[in-house]
Amino acid sequence: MAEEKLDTKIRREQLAEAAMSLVASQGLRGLSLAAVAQRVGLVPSAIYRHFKNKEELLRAVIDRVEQRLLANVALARKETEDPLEQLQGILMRHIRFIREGRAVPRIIFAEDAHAGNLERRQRVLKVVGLYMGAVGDIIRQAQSEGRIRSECDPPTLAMLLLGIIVPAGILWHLTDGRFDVTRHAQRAWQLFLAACAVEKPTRSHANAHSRRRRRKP
Amino acid sequence: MAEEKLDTKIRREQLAEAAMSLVASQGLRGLSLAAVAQRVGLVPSAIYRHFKNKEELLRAVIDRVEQRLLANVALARKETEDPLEQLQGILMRHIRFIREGRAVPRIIFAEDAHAGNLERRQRVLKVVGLYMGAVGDIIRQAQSEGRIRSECDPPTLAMLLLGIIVPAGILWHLTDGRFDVTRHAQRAWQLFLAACAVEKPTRSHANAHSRRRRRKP
DNA sequence: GCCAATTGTGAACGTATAATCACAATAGCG
DNA sequence: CGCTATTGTGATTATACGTTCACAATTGGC
Repeated sequence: MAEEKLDTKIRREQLAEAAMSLVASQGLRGLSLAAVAQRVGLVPSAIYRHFKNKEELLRAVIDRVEQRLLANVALARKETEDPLEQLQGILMRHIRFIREGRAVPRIIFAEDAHAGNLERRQRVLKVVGLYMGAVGDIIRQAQSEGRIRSECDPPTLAMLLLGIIVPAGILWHLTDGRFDVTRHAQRAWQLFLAACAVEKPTRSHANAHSRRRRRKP
Repeated sequence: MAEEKLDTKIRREQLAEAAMSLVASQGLRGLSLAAVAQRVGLVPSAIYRHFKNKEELLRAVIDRVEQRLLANVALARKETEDPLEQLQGILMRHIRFIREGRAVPRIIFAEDAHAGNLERRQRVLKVVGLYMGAVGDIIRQAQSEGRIRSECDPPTLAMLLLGIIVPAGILWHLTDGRFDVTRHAQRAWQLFLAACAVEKPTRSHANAHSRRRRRKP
């Protein structure tokens, strides 16, 4: 019963995946059903066998982005117990998404994602809220462990982390992948640490390279 | 001779201004000539008396954004000689743009600004480069004055500053202006200072309120 | 005040795209 | 195998948009 419409679901996922990929490369507004259909080797009208209309397809895309974002957080949390390393993991995973052209932020955090449709905007807002909330939780945990200065506002810090990702993705796209997002993320991460992390080991030099995998209380 | 086509230029500016405003609210892809024409009380086809086609209108919009961004920097530089205050001025001016719905970043730094047209993307890249370069210059100056730690990479810092602005603008739009961009910018600015500024006056509390207008060597 | 250039208008065209529908192919099931 | 429901197709419609064009209104200089 859970599998009886397996083919349908596979098609739905194929279409949603294709749509997400196209949105990632051309923006929400640039998405055409014809392009989506072509991606999976179908004719445009066939999409209506799996989605009521374009709006429902977009909803599926946003759902997909949501689960990918939250999976991102979950994975990073599983990888290490150090909240700072978790944050870094989230950052670097995002950067990898960008490099692979599957830039999630391009969908959710793109400016044009929201113009127009109100319901969609609220949906996007909810996803962003969930994500930022999850990041905020890690930050709070880091504060309780004395790793992040307690005066720092978690939501602000979460947005600052996002602020490393979003412009980097934009520049990456602008330069057709020539902008080195990885290097930027590493440098920005050092600045992020300098902004909020407790303890300053060297002070004069911020060569915190390979300080990973050291903490396990 | 310079004024003989004044009316034309006025119309051109009206149209470009209207287009910029519409792009700011609906994204580059969402811009329709009909909407632009309506804004200035014209009929769509009238636009072609002032612009060769839509692409040229978009170019005018980007030009406008460029001059606004650089004017932003120039004003901030004129206001004070303290490079840190200049950076803060740039940040806050951007935030004001966002609050006023004339969000420049929404145009230049929006993800969808570039999909498709190659020439436009290069143009946008150039504008971004100019802007970031100008910010980078200020940062370098701050470093030479010993206000910003010399190990900090100026371009990275410039992008971090941008990273305060862009996500804030996105959230502002997502929440229909309910997200308090000003408060966020102030908090994020404190974090920015913590990340790169030399000297830590209070350390425990970052209440750097109203520390403006004090330096004049 | 008249003429010519400029600017504005409405109709029209081509194209892209979302959506519908009747019909064909296919798959699952007895 | 044969039936039925599901899935895919091609034609079609409606709409929005960029663009062009012939013509009208307006404006500026003589």
